Amino acid sequence: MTKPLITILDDEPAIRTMLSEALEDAGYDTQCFGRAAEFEQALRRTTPDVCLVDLGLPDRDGLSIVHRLALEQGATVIIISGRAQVQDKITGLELGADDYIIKPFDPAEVVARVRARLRTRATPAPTGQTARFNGWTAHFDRYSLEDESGTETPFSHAEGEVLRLFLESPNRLITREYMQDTLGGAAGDSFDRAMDVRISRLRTKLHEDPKNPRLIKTIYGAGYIFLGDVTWA
Amino acid sequence: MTKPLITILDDEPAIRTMLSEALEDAGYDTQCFGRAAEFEQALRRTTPDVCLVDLGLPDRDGLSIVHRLALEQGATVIIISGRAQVQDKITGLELGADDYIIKPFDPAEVVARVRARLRTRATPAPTGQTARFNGWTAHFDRYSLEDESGTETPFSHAEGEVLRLFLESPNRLITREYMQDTLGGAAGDSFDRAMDVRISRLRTKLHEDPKNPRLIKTIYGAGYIFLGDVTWA
DNA sequence: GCTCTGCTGTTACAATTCGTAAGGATTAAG
DNA sequence: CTTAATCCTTACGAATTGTAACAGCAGAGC
Repeated sequence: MTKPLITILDDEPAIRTMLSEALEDAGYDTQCFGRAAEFEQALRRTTPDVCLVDLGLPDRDGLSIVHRLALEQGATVIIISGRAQVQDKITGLELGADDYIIKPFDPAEVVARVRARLRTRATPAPTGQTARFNGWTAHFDRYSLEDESGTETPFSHAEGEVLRLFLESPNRLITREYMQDTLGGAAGDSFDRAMDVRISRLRTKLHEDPKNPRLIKTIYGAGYIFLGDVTWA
Repeated sequence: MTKPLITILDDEPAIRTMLSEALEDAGYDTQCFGRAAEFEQALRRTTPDVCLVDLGLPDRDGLSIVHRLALEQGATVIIISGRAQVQDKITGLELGADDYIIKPFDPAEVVARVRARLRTRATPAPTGQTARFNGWTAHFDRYSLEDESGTETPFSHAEGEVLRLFLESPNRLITREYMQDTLGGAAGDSFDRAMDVRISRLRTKLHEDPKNPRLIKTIYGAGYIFLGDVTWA
């Protein structure tokens, strides 16, 4: 159980230190950035649990960062801004931000709002044994995959591990590295291929068109994305 | 697909109607209550998607309701309160509330915050990551570009990065330097060419006439401009 | 024990992606 | 018009990924 990671993007050093101190006192790890370029560079490596983003940046429009972060990468974003107009808040929230805090702020309130966001993220414990998605029903208790018409195809344990991983984080990039960490298996050339094969076999059971997969998308050089509307039961 | 249900608990009728009108205009179903007793009665039958709770109730302490709702029933709660002290906000959020809005408020902001809560709830939604522009529709969730006639052409990750950059800032000069910063890749002669190739490939997928590009204009010595009427959905 | 069956990893080869190099086309400057 | 810089496009190759075929392995059943 590692500490949650909170990233801070603000051009004023005083605000950065104030926030990072308050958050670290509350038991979180923090990472600070003063410019958008560095921030985006770091995002390629790790995905923070919550991002605090200031809108008034010198080198880039903050809203485009929010948009990319929130919608493309599925990150949790809290905007911190000096603009207090209602319209500013609304556009920020519509672009995908999860909260909007106005400067000047009390660090304690920021901590409380960060905690509120982390809480909702931790809850979706998909404890169920069946998941419905795009006409399919996966029964993890009996290792079988149910068609729209009701016919069931069994899947193996290894296939189930991958499928579960996808269904627990749909519509989000899952890197190969993450898969290997989670599913065990040493990183290396040979296990990489094993993962490919697992996914290939899963794809055929899901009746995927090899030329145009609809559910399991490959992101060249990165990993996979499972696209679906998943409901656990 | 049913509408999300928002419940409102406030003792002032004027506020109830203001909120419910705004939320219903936004496409949600609403249920209003003036006293905590009725509210808890209703909760036995249905579980609302988001609860708006006023703290200043005549018949019960609002915080105990929030606590029960949020932690025991796992509901999504937004506090609406006249108390603006930071300490009030913090205790409200720590008790399990997902947001805290201060009176007086703008109904539009409440709607935006409700929407933000609905978005993060449950399945991270099949991210309706689409942009429409000049007859085309770009589906960033499934990496495909839809024609006017409805036929879809897939695009790769690298192509998508460039296309997204354009669609986020249409009708504005985008310098090569900015592209390099955002899309990563070392500055230098070789990466310049790589960017050229990316754009070239993107242009062919957009059926651009090489002699007379309509969407992606190149600005000699500076960068590119994407001309289009972009609508994100 | 033996055989059969199905699961799983490995290997080999085909297909895709994407950067690089090279040559031609275009643009700006004088 | 000439020249140099910039850009477009094609072709090629390295890296990455898909999939079929094969082999090892465990468990069921006899």
